[in-house]
Order: sequence, then structure tokens, then C-alpha cells
Amino acid sequence: MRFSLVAMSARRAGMTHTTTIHGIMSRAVDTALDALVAKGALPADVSRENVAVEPPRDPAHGDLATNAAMVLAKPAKTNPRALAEALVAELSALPNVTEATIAGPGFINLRLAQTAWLDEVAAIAELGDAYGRSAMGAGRTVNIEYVSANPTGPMHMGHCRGAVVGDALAGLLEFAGFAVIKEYYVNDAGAQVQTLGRSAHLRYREALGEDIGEIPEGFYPGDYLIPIGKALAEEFGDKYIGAPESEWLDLFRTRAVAAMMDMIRSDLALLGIHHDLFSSEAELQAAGKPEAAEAFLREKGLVYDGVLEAPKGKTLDDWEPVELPLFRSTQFGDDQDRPIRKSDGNWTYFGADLAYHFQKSQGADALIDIWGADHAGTVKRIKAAVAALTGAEGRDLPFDVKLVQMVQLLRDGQPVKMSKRSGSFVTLADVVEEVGKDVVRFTMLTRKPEAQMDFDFAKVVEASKDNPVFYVQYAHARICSTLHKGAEAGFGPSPAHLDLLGEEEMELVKVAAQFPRMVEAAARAREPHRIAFFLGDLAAAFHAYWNIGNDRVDKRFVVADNAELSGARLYLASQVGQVIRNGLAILGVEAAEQL
RNA sequence: GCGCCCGUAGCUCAGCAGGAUAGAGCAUCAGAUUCCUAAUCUGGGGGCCACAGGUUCGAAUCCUGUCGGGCGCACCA
Repeated sequence: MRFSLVAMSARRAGMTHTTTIHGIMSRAVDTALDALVAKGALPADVSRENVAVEPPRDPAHGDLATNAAMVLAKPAKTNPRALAEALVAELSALPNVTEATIAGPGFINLRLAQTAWLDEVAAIAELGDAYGRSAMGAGRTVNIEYVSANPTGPMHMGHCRGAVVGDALAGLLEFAGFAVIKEYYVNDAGAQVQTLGRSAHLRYREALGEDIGEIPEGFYPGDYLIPIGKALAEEFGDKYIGAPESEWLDLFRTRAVAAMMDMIRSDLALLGIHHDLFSSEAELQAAGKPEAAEAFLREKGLVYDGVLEAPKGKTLDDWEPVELPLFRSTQFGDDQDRPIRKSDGNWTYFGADLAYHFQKSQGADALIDIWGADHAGTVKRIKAAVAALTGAEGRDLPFDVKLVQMVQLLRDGQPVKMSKRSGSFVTLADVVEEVGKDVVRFTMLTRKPEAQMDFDFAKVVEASKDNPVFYVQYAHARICSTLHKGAEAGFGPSPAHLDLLGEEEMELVKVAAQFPRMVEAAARAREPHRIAFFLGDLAAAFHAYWNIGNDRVDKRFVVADNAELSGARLYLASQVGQVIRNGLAILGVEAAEQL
């Protein structure tokens, strides 16, 4: 009980901005509830967990609304109406609040004084790049593993979405007050990297003049291995021509993996992605981590030697029952226990991955994995493993696996063909080169990650309002050019006469003021795409205001012969620009000053 | 057969921690645009939120079932 109260107050503290309007008002509601408790109108032990203070859907209802009376009525053993009336009495006494009314089933609608909103504009200016930052994370460490593409070739578009979503999520959580570790798991221990080593050897022979002809089945055919072969040839001469594999495979594999990782890192850099930590599966195994995890789990009775049943619903020609060390994942909701070692004694991917997650868990308060949706089937076992390993230590470690759906590449509505046989696929580098980093990043975030998406080369660079990337960038560019024009006319942004701003301008302020809330909501849900959608809304509000100026010269940002009004509007424009920049920064997108 | 994800306007998708009359863009229809900030603008029509139950003061949202679509289901990675 004590524990939950502590947790709750920490949570509430994390949600509260001290200097922005939604924080101030949600604290004000909290304080009003405290007052009711003091007066005996509300029991002290009622959980306020579901109390929300947020803008109503319909702006006609007011600036903010709270459901407090409805949520608390039942546990307080009173009716919503009575509670609402008591709360309204408290809230309407606040200087910020010009009107507090009860509506519908018991909502309390609040209208705020204009000065409250203008204070928010000032807060944006004061906090600058930090506006919207939250203390929600309270410095807790979150490890987010993303990309983790196999080091067997360059990054292609299949990796792109997970990379962007992971990186944007990392940016979001960092902005929300978490200490974020961005990690990449290098699968440098399996059969695929052996194949890579052999493929490099083939290219090495080729570099030394041998005609290798068509790349045979079972080797990686891509041209990107040619320079690796050449480098190996230069370094080692013909030393490994005709030599048995045992003499060169480890060496060639290691060299090839290193080269692939260099290539992947530079591909990622094109997207602005830089991991903090690259963890090697081979090193993990060399350090005996899987053995340690196995021993630990055996001791707990969570690993045993057993025989798997043949898979149902499909027939396998080469199925035969074998005894293997199995992890008891069924105990954690999986539908089958999972082998951690193969019959040849090597670790399965899962066996090593389990140890890897254990390793990650020791340096973090929460784990997040970003995976392609094709790995959905393995989520349960890894969650089971983490629950088993950390649960056995008495920890309850939050662990999320985010699945990212595939992207279909289109060009003018037609699917882009990829030839696997020739080893040519659409690389990430190609796409970034064609449309630019910012377009790739933003576009990948214009759909929730678990929904499939199309990426049409023609559409994503289109300069029109139905292209969200452009729409947001254009808003920012417009703001920059407006400030520029203002300066030419001798007007600069100034907070001196913000009270001259009218209702239309306040609409824009109210949208911009949502930003801190949106950051917290997005961070809580771990959905960076919400920031992208918010930016679309903010850009729309800005363009809407701008459009008023089409017909009404007096509503433009720069009003001739009126330095005070122009100064106030330019100040507003400048702060809207600041919010757009902050949002884009979370997503790793640069705000264009001109288009 | 089992598991996971999805099902919201003609199309592509939002829907913020269960809140008030479900939103946007495209398309469509009707207007605006000499001057002005048109890489457009204003307005209209369009919905059994797949279906059926349940929980709740209240459900697109949570639970169960059905139907439909996608993905996965080896000791692969």
C-alpha cells in the first residue's frame, strides 16, 4: 500500500510541468482536490490515477476539461454533480480561470484567462530548445535496441523503418527525461556470417585473378564484397588460395563482418542514426554468458532436457525427435518450450538472445526492442525469458517489443522491383540520396508503426499540402521568411504587447501549447509518430492563421505602421517556429529555413 | 490447427490514459481567386467505428466470441 502511494506520487510528479500551462492546471486541479479532502468533502485515500485535465474535443466547451468529478464520485461515495459543484467552487477562485462550468455527465469545463495563454508563449521563448522537455523519465535508464541488421550486407529499405522508429523513440524518451542507451546487437556468430566469410574468400580469389564465374548458390552475391576481397588480397597475397577452410574462415569472417559493420554504420549515419553501443553476439558467447544464463535457469528449474513435439499443421520431411535443453517458456504464456541449444551443441539464436537480454537488463531499468513484424512469432519466448531471468532476481523489469511493419516501395504507384538473384536491392543509401534524410525519417513516422505503409518516391517529395513532410517544413520556412520580412520592414519579434493578440492568434497558441502534453503522451505510449501528427496539426493551425491574412491585411504578421502589433505577432510566429523545431528535433528531422 | 497484428467515410489514415455531437487529407459537389501572403482558400454531402455479446455513469478504445485480411509457427536468423 505504502509502496503504491509512493509510486503514484512519483508518477504524478513526473507528469507535472512546473512552468507550462497544462502542468500548472493539472496541478491546480490536484490542489483543488486536496482542498476538498481538507474540508472533508473527499476521502483522502481515493486514487486520482484516472483524473485527466485536457482540452475538450469540442473547443466550444472551453479551454480545458477535467473528468475528476465523474472518476472520483464512486470511490468517494458521492454523486458526480455534488463533487463537481464543490470542485467548481475551488477552481473558479483561481486567477487563471475565468469560467468553470459543469457540463454533460459531470465534466468540468474551464476557460482560462488570455494572460494564462500568453504566459505559455513566454514560456516557449524562455525555455527555447528545452520547451516540452519532461521530467517523466526521472532519469531512469531505458535501453532501446534497434536496427540490429545482420552484418552480411549494406542496409536496405527493409531495415529503414525500424531504424527510424527506434531512433525517433530514443529521441522522444530522451526528451521525456529518460537516460537512453541506443544499442545494436551484432549477429556475428551464426551460420550467416560463416557464409559471409566464404563469400569474402570467393571475392579474394577473384581479386587474385581467378575467374569465379557466377556466384554459386549459398554465397552472398552482392558486389559490395568485391572491395573486401581486394583488401584481403592486398594484405595476405595468395597465402589462403587453396588452403583449407580451417586456416582462413575465422579470419575472413571477422574481417568481413568488420567491413560490413563499417558499411552499416555509415549507412545509418546517412539517416542521422548513431548507436551508443554495439554488442557482439560472438563476444557474448566467448564470455560464456549463455552458459551462465543456462546454469541460472536450470537451477530455477526453468531449463530442462526434453523432446519437442513435431510442429502441428505442417509436415516436415526431416522431422525427428531429439532431446534438447529447453527453456520453460510455456510457464510464461508461450505455447511451446523453446530450445536454447541445437543438437550440435551450439546455441540457438534464442539461447544467445536470452543471454543477451539478460546482459542488457543489468544495465537498464527498462528494455525496448524494435523488431520487424516477421519476428512476431518469437516475441513471447523472449518476453518469457526476460521475465524468468529478471523475475528470478526479484526484479520486475518493463520490457516492450515493438513490431514494425514492412514498407512497400512504390514509384508513381507502381511497386519497385527488386532482383534478389543479382543481389541488387534498393539500398537505404540510394533512397536517402534520392529523397533526403529528412523526408525518409518524417515519412516513416507518418503512420503508426504496426500498420503497413507505402513509400512512394514520387509522393514523398511532392510539394503540396497532402505531403505532411512538406507541409510541416513549409510552415517552418514560412515563419523564417516572415521574420525576415518583418526585419526588412524594421519590425522584430517583441513580447511587449502580446495582449494585442486576438482570438485567431490565440487558437494558434493553444495548439502550440499542447506540445508538452503530446511529448508525455507519446513517450508514455512509446509512439513517436504522435509527434509527427502533432506537428502536422500545428502546421495546419499556422497555415490556417496565415490564410486569414489572405483576405484581411490587418491579420498579417507584418502590419504596416504598427510596430507593436507586428512585434507581438512576429513573437508568436517565432515561438511557433520554436515548437516546430523542438518537435522535429525529437524525430531527428532538421527544420528547413527555406524550401 | 495454433499464435500475433489489423478491420474507422468511396480511397489513405488519425483518434490523445474509457469521456461530451467519431476527425483530417484525397476524391466528389458548390463557390472564391484583377489587388493581396495561391508551392491555393471557403463551404456541402458522405459513417450500424467488421459483427454479436459483456464490463462501465459512459466503449471506436477494455474483455469474450464470430467473420474478414495480413504475418508468423524448425535445432533458421
